[in-house]
Amino acid sequence: MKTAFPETLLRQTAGLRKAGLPCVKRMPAYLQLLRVLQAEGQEYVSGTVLAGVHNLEPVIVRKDLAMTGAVGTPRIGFGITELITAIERFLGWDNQTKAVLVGAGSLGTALLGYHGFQNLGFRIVGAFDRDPKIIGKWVHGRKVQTIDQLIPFVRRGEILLGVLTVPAAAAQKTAEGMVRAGIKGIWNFTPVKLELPADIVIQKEDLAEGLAVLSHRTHNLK
Amino acid sequence: MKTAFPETLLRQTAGLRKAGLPCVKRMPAYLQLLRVLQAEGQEYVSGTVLAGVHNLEPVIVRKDLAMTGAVGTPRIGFGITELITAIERFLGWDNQTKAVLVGAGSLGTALLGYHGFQNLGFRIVGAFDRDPKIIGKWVHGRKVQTIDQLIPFVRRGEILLGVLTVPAAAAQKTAEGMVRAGIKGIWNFTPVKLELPADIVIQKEDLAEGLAVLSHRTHNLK
DNA sequence: TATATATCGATATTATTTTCTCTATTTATT
DNA sequence: AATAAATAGAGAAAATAATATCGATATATA
Repeated sequence: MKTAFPETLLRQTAGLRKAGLPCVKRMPAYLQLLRVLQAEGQEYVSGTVLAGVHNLEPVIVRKDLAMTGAVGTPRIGFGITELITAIERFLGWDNQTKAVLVGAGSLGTALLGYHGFQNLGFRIVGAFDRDPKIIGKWVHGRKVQTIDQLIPFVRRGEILLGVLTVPAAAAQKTAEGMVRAGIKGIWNFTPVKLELPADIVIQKEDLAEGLAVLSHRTHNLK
Repeated sequence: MKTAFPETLLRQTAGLRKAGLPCVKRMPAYLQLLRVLQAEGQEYVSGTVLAGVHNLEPVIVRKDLAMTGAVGTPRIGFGITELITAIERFLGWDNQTKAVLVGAGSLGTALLGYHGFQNLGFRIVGAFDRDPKIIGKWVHGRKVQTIDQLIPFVRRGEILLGVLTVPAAAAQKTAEGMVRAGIKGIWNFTPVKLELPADIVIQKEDLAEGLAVLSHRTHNLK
């Protein structure tokens, strides 16, 4: 029976084992709910409640939260403020993470106006495009700038993340320009498989994936 | 040594064991590449080639394709036309699957203009909204109709799938209306957890998931 | 015709993720 | 003060997914 629970406030396991992908993906959902509860004036929340809202098992929630280093108290739950901080640190979303968006077409415009990000501590602070017809216009509060302004903008703002929503034909070249500007992680909405240095993190977003799941399930109803 | 390979053209295992989620999600990527190769006049493609383009292991590709019932020939590969047909049948994308989109705001507009779907045999054939300022406008080739027209439109077109891109506050009510119209599967882009009859398939799309992965990885570079 | 090669298809192994089970702790209640 | 209820946390087990291995087959080449 090894039970000796150490009297530290920070859990040891946090960060030691690398987090699984499903775990990371569930974090924003927790964060969103936590912000709502915080706005309502709640101070504590139990893993059970978090699980219920998202149709998950409480055990999964506890395991996920354990990855962030958050510590709860029995019978009470987790302190909401501490939990938000822990998740944000885990995701690297301290200090209101900033990002630029390159490609202010229809999809780019939609992302610029997507309110979901606001609740997540993520901000797209600059929009860029190559098309003279778009440059200079204001899109959801950001003025679209020319690609040339990307490098000074990123360096000045110490911005790590970039959203890539240009047409497929321009994707590779544009991404290379973003890397030169200092971007370390690219959220790729194009169907192109980007070839970039190994230290650049690429997250490919393929809307067709969700659609495939939906269609497959709808047509294979038991 | 059981090797007796049955001389059927359709593989038995197809559809017997249910497909895993990751497998289903990879299908559109295969489909997209296959259409490109088909347009180039190719007749056959090997699992190895399919794997290389998407940075996967050939074994995974062969396993995925096996789920669709497709049969390849050693040294040659898979017939592209047959493979496309098999994947489409697997995903329920025969006959150019049709869908309606409800909520023609910024995200809805972006999806209406997303070219990625065209290569996948998926078509959004109607757009609907409640806002009088939007109704009647043409968005990427579809005229935005009033919600009242949804029911006859869906019934006449025998449409199974719907894309939900309305504001969060209207999500639940709108979804219920879609179900009444006869929609069986809803692609939910709102942050709302929809409460619908059990036989309705709901695919929730949360853009924050990919963002979380990107941010987590970028900040935890080894 | 014989051999080499690339590829499929099946089985087995490993890794990852989810789920289960149990113990310990804290607060509320009697 | 003693007991009950709810919940966190740890480890084991089960389910799922990825990877490795091997035999079989069809084509190309010598």
